[in-house]
Order: sequence, then structure tokens, then C-alpha cells
Amino acid sequence: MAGKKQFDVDAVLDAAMVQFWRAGYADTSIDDLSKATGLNRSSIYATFGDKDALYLRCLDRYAARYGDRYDQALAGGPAVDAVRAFFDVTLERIADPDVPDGCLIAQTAMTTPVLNAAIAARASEALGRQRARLRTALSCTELAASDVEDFAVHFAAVNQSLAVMSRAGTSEAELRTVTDISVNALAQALRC
Amino acid sequence: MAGKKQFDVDAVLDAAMVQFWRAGYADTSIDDLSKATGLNRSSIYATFGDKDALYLRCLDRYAARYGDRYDQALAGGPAVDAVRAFFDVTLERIADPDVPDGCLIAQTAMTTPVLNAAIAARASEALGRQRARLRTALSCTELAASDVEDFAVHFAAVNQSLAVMSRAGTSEAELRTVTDISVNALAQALRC
DNA sequence: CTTATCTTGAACTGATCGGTTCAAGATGCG
DNA sequence: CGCATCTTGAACCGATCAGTTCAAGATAAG
Repeated sequence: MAGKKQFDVDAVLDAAMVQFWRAGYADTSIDDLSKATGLNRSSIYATFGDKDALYLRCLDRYAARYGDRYDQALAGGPAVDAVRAFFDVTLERIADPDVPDGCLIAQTAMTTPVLNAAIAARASEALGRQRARLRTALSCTELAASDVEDFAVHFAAVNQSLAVMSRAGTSEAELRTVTDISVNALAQALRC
Repeated sequence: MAGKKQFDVDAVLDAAMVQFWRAGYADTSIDDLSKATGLNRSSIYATFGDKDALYLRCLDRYAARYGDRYDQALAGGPAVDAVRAFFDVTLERIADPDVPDGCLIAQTAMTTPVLNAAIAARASEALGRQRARLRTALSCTELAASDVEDFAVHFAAVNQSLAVMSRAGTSEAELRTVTDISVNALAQALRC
């Protein structure tokens, strides 16, 4: 089997992404990636370069996939509903049995001190984009500019907290109450 | 030098705790711990057993040290002030240059899938205690029992989010606004 | 001083790590 | 068929991992 690529690069990236997502960077060896993707060790190096490069590709794929969903959720409707839908994206991802709990971005951010600077920067960028998304959605309200920024960073933070809590065994219903209080705070702020 | 212990076990635990806290379990080798504590490799094994046992000791020390501070913060005054003081403990810890950003408990929770079950359970317990602390402080208010529980898990979650955000480079001032919105939500709930 | 106890450094084991190399084999194209 | 291209498995490299062992040395108690 040769001549043309024998595998779907995107499918391989998905499998690698899930592996990194579940076990983290340090606890994922090239052998683990080989098993997870079905690709041979040498094929991984030939296709993606080294472990860091593959991790970056996985980060980008993760950010793109879920970034689109967050964008859609925030797109229409009143701000309160949009933010609720925003959190739904995360809660549904946590409920999805095909995918690990937690969040690849949060996991990357938590291991920042021992990571390649480029990787750490990419995770920080992703969090910045998340915040920008929220800022945009909130800027269509009567909220003051500083309140828009405050709520944007608050929602981005609460969204990350879901990753930690779900890994610690917090139930979906409990996570829902975590986000409800934040969403209600926005509703309250918009009411007056 | 022998006959009696030549080192302070607590001081050694502090150094090991900081090392684990900064780099995480997977990225901390016994050699790293040896350098961080000044203890010889064999002394570590003789005193604490294996890496897992030492990590558990560090988790306990972390939980005890900061648990006391959280208890004190929540102890007196109106609930809103108590919760604000609760978050201050975390924000001050993040601002402390002698200690890494993030949170050892959050870090442990994030790596749950690849950790010793006993270690994962210990982190989950610590989060449960955090929640119980908050529940107790909130139960002295006119809040309904279900609201007490909801706010307790919300505050515990937001507190964990600070660890992720601080690792991603979010400034102390921004983290403060994250917690302010949550504290205001409680104030609002108590007002009516 | 003698003896028992403890610490220490260094050497060592077997396993695994990330990364490289290369011959063997499978494929597509002319 | 013949040739170029790509994939694959396996072997290999040096480094590092967690964990063990032990002789040498330092101390305290008798």
C-alpha cells in the first residue's frame, strides 16, 4: 500500500487529538499516538514532524472545531440566550461519550510551565479568541464597554472551570447550575 | 551525618509540593524532587516511599495549608464579604511570587485519567471539602437550601477557573473582575 | 572506644522515552 | 512490465525514567 496517502489525515488528527485530550501532553507517548491513530511510528514522523508539531496541529483542530460551535451558539438571539447556548456547547461536549471530559485548551494552559513556548502561546491565543467571541456577542447589548469586557472574561473563566470540575466528577446537572448563576447575573445586569 | 533525621520533613514536603505544583506529576521526576528538596534520591524513598506516596503527602499538605486559609476567610462577617475573602485567598496565592500560579488540586483533577485512583480520589475529596466550606458559610443566610448548594458549587468552580486563567496569562485585575461578578450575583440574590 | 543506627552518594536494573534509519513491500503510472 | 513513490515494520540510538542496592561515613548511646 503506497503511492498515495493510505490514510485520512483529518481522521488521524482527530484520533491524536482525543489521545492528547484524554491523557495530556506528557502522558502521551509516540507509541500511544501510534496505537490511537493506527499509524506507524515512522508515518507519524513523516506526516507531522515531531511530537510538538503534531500537538500544535491537534490544538488547531480542536480550536477550529469547537470554535465554530461557539460562534454559532453566540450568533443569534438575545445576549442571555446566546451565552446560555455558548455554555451548552461545552456541556454537550462534556456529555459526549465519544470524547474525553475536560478541555484540551484548559489542559494545555495548566501545563504551561513545562511546555514548548509556541504551544503555550497557542493555548493562550485560543483563550483570547474565546473571550473575543464573547465580547462581540455582548457588545450588541446596552452594557457599558467595561461591563462587556468584565462579563466576557467572566464567562470565559466559568467555561474553563467546567473542564476542571467535570474531571473531578462533578455531574452535568451541577455544572449546569454553575453556568446558570453566571447567566442570571448577566440577565440581572441587563434588566437595570 | 546520621543517628537522627538531618532534615525537616515539613520543609522537604513544601519544596516537593512546589515542584509538583509547578510542573505537574508527569513532568516531575525523582531527580527533580531530589534537586528541589536537596534530599538524596535514596533519602526520598526511605522517608516517603515511592513517588505516588510523596505526591499524596504533598496533596494533603497543600489542602491543609490553604484549607485553613479558606476556613478563616469564610469564618466571620456577612456572607458576601466572606465569599469575597474566600476568593482573596486564591488571588493572593496567585500573586505570591514564592509559589507557582495555578492550583495543585486543579492540576491533579485535570490529569485524573492517567493518575493513580487514590490520588484522583484525594483531589476530588479536596474539591468536595472546598464546596462544604462554602455551603457552611452560605447556610447562615436567608438563601433557600437549594440556592445554598447552587452557589457553593458555583463558587468552587469559579475558584478553580482562576487557576486555569492565571496559567494562561490572565492578569490579577482581570481575575478580580471574574470573581466580582459572582460575588455580585450572591449579593443580588440576598437582596431580594 | 564500641556498637548500633541512620544518611548519603553512587552505581545499577529494566523499562520507556523521543527520534532516526532503512530495507522490504505495496501501489500507481507510463 | 518497469520505474518511481510512498508506507510500513523493525531495529536501533542516546537519554531519561522509577526504583533498588550497598558500602562508606557520620552520629548518638552505652
